[in-house]
Amino acid sequence: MNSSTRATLGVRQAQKLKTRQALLDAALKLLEEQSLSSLGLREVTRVVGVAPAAFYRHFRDMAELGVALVEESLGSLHVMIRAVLAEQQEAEEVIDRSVEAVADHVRRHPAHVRFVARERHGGVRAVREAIAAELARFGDEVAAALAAQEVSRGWSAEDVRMLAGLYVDHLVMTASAFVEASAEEPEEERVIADTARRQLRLISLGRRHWRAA
Amino acid sequence: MNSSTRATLGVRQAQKLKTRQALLDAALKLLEEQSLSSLGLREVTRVVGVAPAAFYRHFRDMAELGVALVEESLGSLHVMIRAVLAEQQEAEEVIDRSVEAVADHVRRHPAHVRFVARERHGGVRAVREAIAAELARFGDEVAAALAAQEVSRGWSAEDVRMLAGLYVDHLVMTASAFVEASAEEPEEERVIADTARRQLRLISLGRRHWRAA
DNA sequence: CCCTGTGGCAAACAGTTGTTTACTGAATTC
DNA sequence: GAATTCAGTAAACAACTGTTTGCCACAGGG
Repeated sequence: MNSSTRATLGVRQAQKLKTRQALLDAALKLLEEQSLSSLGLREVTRVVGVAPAAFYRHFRDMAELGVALVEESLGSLHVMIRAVLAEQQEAEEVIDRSVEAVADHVRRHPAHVRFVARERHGGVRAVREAIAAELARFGDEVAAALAAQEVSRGWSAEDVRMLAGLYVDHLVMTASAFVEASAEEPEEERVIADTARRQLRLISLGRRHWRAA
Repeated sequence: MNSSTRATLGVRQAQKLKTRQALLDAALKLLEEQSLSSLGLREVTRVVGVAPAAFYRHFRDMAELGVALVEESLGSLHVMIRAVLAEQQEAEEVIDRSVEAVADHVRRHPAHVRFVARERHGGVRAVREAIAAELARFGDEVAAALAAQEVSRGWSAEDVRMLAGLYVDHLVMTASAFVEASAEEPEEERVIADTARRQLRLISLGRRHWRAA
């Protein structure tokens, strides 16, 4: 289907990637209503329409598939974060843009967001660690961006990093709040966005007065 | 065994409560290494040393047991929060006391904390909703305490509520960070506490300058 | 063109699962 | 002291699980 992969990889590997992706997609869909540690290998292969044994051609077990899902899920988030961080604007405006970007991201990849929120503290250690490692990388990236701003003049590296952690945690919280409310009335979505904006405004206020009181 | 329950309830009901509690305890222990949606009924009864069918004398299914665990887990937290909120002191000191209280709570009830963190976004709807409802009650309680402080003069009820939400979210985050690190070296525990304190300090800073900029 | 590598298949494996049934024996009630 | 309530039992049920085995069809390199 994907002409670029077909051209560079040959029919053989392209087909393999295709069913691998089908497994990932099926798993992600099934994970909307359960957690990874209860997701069965047969359950996934059945949805894809493939023999159970075929699973082992792609993953050793469900934990390994989970780790692959982490990369897929947080990869797209990575792109979004970079876009927001790149902008250099008024604080008030960057907050609005950030919240809107998160809302948009959740609208576009609800299953990915739900997966990360669910498995971040979930029952599969390898997946938890993969998510933690990726979120730590996000934190470092945000910290670097924050450090480059003039507001951070005089801040220690540790303080910048703790602020970045606060932002990342808040982002995950907001995203998971969006994804758990999206099915219901749009009113709820607005109140979540509004709360998130006010919270970010308060944090940014505390940031500007750090070591000044 | 418990003389007070034995005295008021009779041997019959006391015994029933005892095995019910044994089921809850066994489930909580098993949930340290998996999530609720993968926890089997037989698995729990086997640990307790009771026939599988006996489970139904206490819970309709595992989801119902999960909801019971939510009440048990967040009940103890409730006590802790009240204790912290009751104190009227310097902002700096109340932060230190809060973080220490959270660390202490995690040391005393690690399985409960892990359970709440894990199932807050977990795969069982009824449990998710029970946790959300209980955390919302915490938020209201915190909001009421915040509103009573002089720093909140002039604040709208909505703003107080959003600050309370920020505090509750931060509390859950910190607690789950503690519980996931406690097994390793104590150094890590110290850095988590330190980060949490600085984050709270920044938030409290933003709070004092709210609507003043 | 043949040969090799390999993605996927069908079948069988031993275990495990949730749930129902009829039951027992002891605590409670009258 | 007899009658009743009911927490816990033992056994059986069909359905499902992860994993292994040998096999096939076929793309890709020589």
